[in-house]
Amino acid sequence: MADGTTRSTDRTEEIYEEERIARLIRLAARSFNRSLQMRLTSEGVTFGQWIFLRILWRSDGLSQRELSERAHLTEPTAHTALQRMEELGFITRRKVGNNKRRQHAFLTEKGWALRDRLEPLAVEVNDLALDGLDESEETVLRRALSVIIRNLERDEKDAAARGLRVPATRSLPNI
Amino acid sequence: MADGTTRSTDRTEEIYEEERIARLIRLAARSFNRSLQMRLTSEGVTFGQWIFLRILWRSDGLSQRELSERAHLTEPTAHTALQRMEELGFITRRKVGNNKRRQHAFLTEKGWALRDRLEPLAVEVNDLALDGLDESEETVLRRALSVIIRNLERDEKDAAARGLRVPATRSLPNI
DNA sequence: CACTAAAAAGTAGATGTCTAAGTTTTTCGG
DNA sequence: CCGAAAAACTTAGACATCTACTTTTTAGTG
Repeated sequence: MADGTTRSTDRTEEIYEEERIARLIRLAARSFNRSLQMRLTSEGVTFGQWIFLRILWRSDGLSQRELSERAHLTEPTAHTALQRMEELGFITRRKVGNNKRRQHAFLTEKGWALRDRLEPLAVEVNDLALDGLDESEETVLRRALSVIIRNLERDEKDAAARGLRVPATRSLPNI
Repeated sequence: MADGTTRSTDRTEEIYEEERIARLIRLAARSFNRSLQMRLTSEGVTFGQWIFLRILWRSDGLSQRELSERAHLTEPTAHTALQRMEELGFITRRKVGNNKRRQHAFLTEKGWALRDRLEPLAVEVNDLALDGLDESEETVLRRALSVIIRNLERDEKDAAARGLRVPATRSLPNI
């Protein structure tokens, strides 16, 4: 690097300071996912299945569309995930009343039973994560995250109005 | 739901309180990614490419292994990403000195030039996100996130010692 | 009451990530 | 200094997600 093509990295360092919150949030999300996934896997449940189970434990019998919206996933993704969950015996899918379009998902006994085993895992991960933070810090953290989410969701909406769109996003890198 | 199979959701509500921080962090990470991705896409760069560019702007000439470690991605992922970046003319890859194993990545003029266009986008997203938070809240947020990351990384290490492993994790759901 | 538009589900194909296995080069103990 | 182990990269294959499109059903309106 001591040749003619040397570049200053000073400015980049500054930018890194600016970008630090986004990076910390991504790392924290990644850690949460990894710690929870380890535990879910040992119970034979994938992270995606956990997402839908969690919604169904609150609101059994939702339609596929409602489930995909609440999970922030697309309908094809929900479709294949729920299909798999039916194969595994966690749910049954059926149409309700005389509406022949909507496909509703209902927890089976097996699906309900998972709740007692899985929810403590999520509680455990949260408790672990928050160890060393006092109540006031936790309160600020919650508020700050809510503000950030609100700000950025407005940004996405504004950008959409200007014609910008979020790309395929296949998957979120583990950053 | 007014039949014999009615289930109480009271307990689930409690658990949701417990789980709230993880959920907020995932949503915040998702929003950050989406807002940045929108902007990167309009400049013809993917999120994955941004990750590697950001590292290279700091430390040009790293090996593929070093890059994959810093990006928290596997070597095959780094391999294909860097291959594509070479095709696009952002970098060149070559071996250095008399080590015939390591493949190093070097930014081209084009790769360096992207910095001026892309870094302001990240700064913009961060400023937008933090709008409405004062300095003390930002400080607490940083500290809290660092504590959470440290706690959970220790958890993962401890769990590994007990034989638990993080599963394939193909991709992080947009939760 | 028929016809079009909207809603919901499903299918097909692309992509980025991962694990597992293979190849080449380097390191190092006997 | 030779052969096994480790290091670094590469290839192959699996999978969850996405977009775009198709199909079926419902709703709305002249």
